[in-house]
Amino acid sequence: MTARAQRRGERHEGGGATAPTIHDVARDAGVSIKTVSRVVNDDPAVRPATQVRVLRSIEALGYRPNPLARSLRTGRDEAIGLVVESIGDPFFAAMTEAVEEAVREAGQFLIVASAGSSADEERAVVLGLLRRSVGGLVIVPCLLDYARARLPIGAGGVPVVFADRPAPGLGADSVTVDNLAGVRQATAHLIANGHRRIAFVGMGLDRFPLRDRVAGYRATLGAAGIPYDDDLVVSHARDRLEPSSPLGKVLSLADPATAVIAANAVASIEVVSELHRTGRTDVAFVSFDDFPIADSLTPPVTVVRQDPALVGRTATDLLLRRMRGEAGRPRRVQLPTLFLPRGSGEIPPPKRASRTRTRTRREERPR
Amino acid sequence: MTARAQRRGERHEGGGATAPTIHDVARDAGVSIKTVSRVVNDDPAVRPATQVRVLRSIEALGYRPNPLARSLRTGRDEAIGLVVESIGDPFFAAMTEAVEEAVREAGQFLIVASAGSSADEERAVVLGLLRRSVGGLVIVPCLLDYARARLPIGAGGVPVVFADRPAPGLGADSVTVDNLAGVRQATAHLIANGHRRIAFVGMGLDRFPLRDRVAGYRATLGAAGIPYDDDLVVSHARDRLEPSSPLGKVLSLADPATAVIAANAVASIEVVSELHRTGRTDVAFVSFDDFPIADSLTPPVTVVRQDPALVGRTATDLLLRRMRGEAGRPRRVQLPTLFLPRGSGEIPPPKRASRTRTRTRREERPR
DNA sequence: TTGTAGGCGTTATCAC
DNA sequence: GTGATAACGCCTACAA
Repeated sequence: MTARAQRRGERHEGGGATAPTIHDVARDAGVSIKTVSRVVNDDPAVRPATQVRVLRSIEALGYRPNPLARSLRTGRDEAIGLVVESIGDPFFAAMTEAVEEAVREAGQFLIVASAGSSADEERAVVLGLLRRSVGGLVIVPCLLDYARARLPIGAGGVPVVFADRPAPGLGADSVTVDNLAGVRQATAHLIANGHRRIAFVGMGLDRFPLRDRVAGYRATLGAAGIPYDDDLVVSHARDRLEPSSPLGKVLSLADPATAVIAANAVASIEVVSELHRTGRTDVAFVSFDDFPIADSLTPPVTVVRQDPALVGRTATDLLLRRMRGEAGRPRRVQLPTLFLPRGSGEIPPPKRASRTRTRTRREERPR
Repeated sequence: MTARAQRRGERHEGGGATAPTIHDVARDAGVSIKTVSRVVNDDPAVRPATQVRVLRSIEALGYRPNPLARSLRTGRDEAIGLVVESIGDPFFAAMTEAVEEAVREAGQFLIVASAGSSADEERAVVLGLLRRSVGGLVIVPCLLDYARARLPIGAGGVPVVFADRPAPGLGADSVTVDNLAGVRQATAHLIANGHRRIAFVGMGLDRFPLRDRVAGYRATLGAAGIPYDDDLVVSHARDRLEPSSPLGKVLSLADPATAVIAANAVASIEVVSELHRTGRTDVAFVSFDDFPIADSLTPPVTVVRQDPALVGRTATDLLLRRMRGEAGRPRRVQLPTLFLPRGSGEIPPPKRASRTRTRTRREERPR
């Protein structure tokens, strides 16, 4: 005690390397540390005159409560954790930015962590964040099955909001995009333009949210009486070095695709590159998710636009409310998508292919 | 004490909601907490047999040291702070991802904060990070003048590495791209292709790192004996709603630009959009920084490619080394750029314009 | 309304 | 080698 008091005493006009503590303020204001604590935490049980005096000392000394010490004591930190698959992905980058902004506006800090490449790693990342006593979590579920992970999150634990993808089974809020409606619109649009052989390309089609998009695509085909063909749904390999292009395959089938839907922006870039490289301007194309120059390509790319920033903002707002103690049943927010026909999605199918579809397939298919 | 001991005691086979502490391990192993602490921190002054016993208890109880308590005590946290202008920008997104990966590999956490929109905000953000006892900082300097900010960072304070832009005057490491060499190559390339009226467009050209790029552009022109024309250097407005396009201006001067250099990827998107919209295929174009479909445009866009991931990775590695106590003078790492001629930069100038340049400008310039 | 004592989980300082 | 004990800065009882 004396040692600390001395050290503090030296600091009063020195280099100021040491940050002032609650004790310094207490001494300066002539009150106990508890009173300072009360003022800092807006406890009404403090006389206005005392409050003013303390506030003045706080101002004079430039005191800021130590968030670490506070967290250690309370078990809650003024920090929010974000678990995301990859910050480099344009969608997640925009989302992350929105989350960061919302968090900063709330006077808190954002701790970002990538989910890693396995469910175990993802679990470890979440636990690490929890270990840091984050007050809340925004999670883009990746590989981990949260319903079975038995993490102290959600109801009864640290508030959590799932973003971009739901976490089935766990009673927590989620904010997603209406993938079904979006992809339905894209698919129906192509069908309305005469296409019946519509390919669907993407990476990780077996996982959220792409899984939903495939499902919506399939359902829409079914509703239009078009048979679902597994050959038309192709998944990109992780590495782009793969010599045989998935898109090339669907375009060279005996009964080839006349239109393509890309599952997300990354897939769209691939599709655009490939169509450009092979000089195919006769293939209709719709991208799920907008991307920077989509509007300036030839033809301009028809897209289903999502709003990643809105996903991030909405999720964070929801989380902050839960962190403030708002009760109520878990909410599932679904944000709308925006369909933007710009040209590439309005390319009609070649006459022959579309008319003789069924027979062609039967006759020409070699194996 | 008794209360806690009791609580701990109940936990041994219960729900496990409370994380085990160093006391639990000590009791389980039959040693003092200090010994546990020694084992955890690899202190050699502990008998192998004891160490094994403690490690076994740690394993059995699933003990993990509390980073908050540790930070409170040591004043250093196993977290690294990143201050960046905007995570949404593709360059920074890629950089952030690399930083996050490097930090995670080192077993630490990344705390991300945007610099905000003023020098004061930026200062507050850095202070906030410092307040959290981050062990090190990667900073993309934005508005704040770090040399005069008198922050306890760099020599004698928390290790810091500046990324993408230097912080002049402050003796800290920095990792940047060789902007001068990159832009020199771009400019010289256009000159070699016969251009003498080369525009330079971007946003925030008065600040790093774009400032360097303008300077390099200017120097290269000078070295080739081409006069610098202020009218050819145009800055985008913050909002894209501005009716009069900066690019349109330079292309409609009495002595118009025949080539354009975009200062970064964001500016490139604008340029590509505008050239596409106005149907100008006769303007040579080089982009500083590559972007996703640059290769698939008509013509493919010639670029000076930077490696944002390498910037982030290098900066973080440097920082981690400093955090481990590596001494030595501040290092200024300059990463090379890669020039990729793809087509748009090889468009020759219109015959007339390039030949009659000097006279034309003198005669026709109305004001 | 205010102050005192004690603990959050860890590391540092000494003794033994 | 090992262990009691005092910090780190804050907050929560419980008194006064």
